[in-house]
Amino acid sequence: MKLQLHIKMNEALFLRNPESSELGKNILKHSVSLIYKTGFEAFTFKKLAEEIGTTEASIYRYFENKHKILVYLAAWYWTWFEFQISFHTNNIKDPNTKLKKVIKLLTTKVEDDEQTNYINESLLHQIIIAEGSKSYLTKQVGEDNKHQLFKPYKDLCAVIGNVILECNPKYKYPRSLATTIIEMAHFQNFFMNHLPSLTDFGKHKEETELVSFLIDLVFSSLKKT
Amino acid sequence: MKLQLHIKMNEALFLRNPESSELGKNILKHSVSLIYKTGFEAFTFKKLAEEIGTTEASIYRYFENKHKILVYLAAWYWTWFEFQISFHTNNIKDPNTKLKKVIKLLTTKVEDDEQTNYINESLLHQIIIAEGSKSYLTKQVGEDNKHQLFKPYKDLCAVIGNVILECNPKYKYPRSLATTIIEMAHFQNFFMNHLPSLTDFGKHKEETELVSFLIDLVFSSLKKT
DNA sequence: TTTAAATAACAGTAATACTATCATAAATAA
DNA sequence: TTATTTATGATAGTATTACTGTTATTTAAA
Repeated sequence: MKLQLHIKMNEALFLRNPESSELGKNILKHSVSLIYKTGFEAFTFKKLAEEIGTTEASIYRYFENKHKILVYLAAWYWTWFEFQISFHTNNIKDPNTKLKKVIKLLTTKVEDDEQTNYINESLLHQIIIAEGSKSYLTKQVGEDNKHQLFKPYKDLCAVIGNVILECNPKYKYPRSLATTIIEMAHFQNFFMNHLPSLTDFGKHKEETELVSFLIDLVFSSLKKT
Repeated sequence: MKLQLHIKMNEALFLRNPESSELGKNILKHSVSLIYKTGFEAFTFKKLAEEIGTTEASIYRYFENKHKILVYLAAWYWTWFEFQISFHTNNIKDPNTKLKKVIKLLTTKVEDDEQTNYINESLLHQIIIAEGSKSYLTKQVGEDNKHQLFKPYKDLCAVIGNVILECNPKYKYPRSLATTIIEMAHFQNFFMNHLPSLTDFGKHKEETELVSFLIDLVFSSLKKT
């Protein structure tokens, strides 16, 4: 018997809670593998239905459209990731060490939680790198934001921002630095793999170098008085 | 008689050169205003054709699909922006001052070049902020990159990277820092306007604060030996 | 002035993004 | 247990998107 931690999702994300049924869980599971495989643009409810062995109409009972699935997955991921942080930094007192750990967690390949649930965190991590920003770079961002759909991302930003303030209470831009860390962990990773000349760690594709870059960037700013 | 500077675009971006005809120029002009108005997702060739007063088929003779238009506009913008840098930093010898100028240019609202040409740089700047990363966050990024479609962005990154190296020849991550500056200038701006709690300059929406954040971030890293 | 090229006008197809209806199966409540 | 609600499957259908193709007409070049 394994401990299952359950993430309670914002109800505005779905029409019917996908966690409440087998079909719903299949929608999540196969959304992850299908978006991973085809990319978000080519991902359709038709293809998803075929993968699952159900119909488009059935999927529409769970999610309004594919954009909502992406926002759902992003929200799930950030909630899960915030837990990862609290888990892995649990015993760490020194905020500097804690912040370094956060950077490493953001940068390192995620290992799948061994079928703990229907979401493959490792694939989802890759999806968030390549598609995550599309969840808010839309015309509906204001509307979606009103419904609190980005709360998990904001909460994470606040958590990291607080660690930053612990490192240097006088630092003036904790939230912007937090989002910079998050976004750059992902963008630099994407660039490293697809547009390497935009980075300084192209050839070897070593994540450790990306970690070094981010740590240097962040702690230079924080060391100043 | 005004001096028109002409940007020679990569031929892989289009089927027929849009700069070679009135219709082509109209496609560019109205693409900018329509993407600005509706967002890239809702932007279609049908709507574009209606705006221009032409047919879908005619537009397809210029561009393969709407993604290519976005990549075209992004390429145009970065080429134009690189020129802006060389223009505005022309007499500046001190690399630190130069880098600050670059940050300000990236962050400040662009003023339209007074009908110098068919592209409204001010609107395009807003488009690049909200849609720019969608030009490469796709499954075709490798293919597009092979055709050099992202060369203007890479060139800009190299230019800024060189200024960074002038500031501190020992700095190890000039390109990654350059892309960080570029992307964060845009993302923080987007957050400021749409998801303000992700930043530290929400309420007043002052670009000057964003500039301060970026300058602090960058020069902290570069001051170290 | 002829001829070539570009565009408009129109038709048509396949895929996408949905909505609606009805039958049936499964879960739940009486 | 049966009645009833609820979820799903099966199927159909619509509007829009993303294209391709054909022909006539206009415009520009030789």
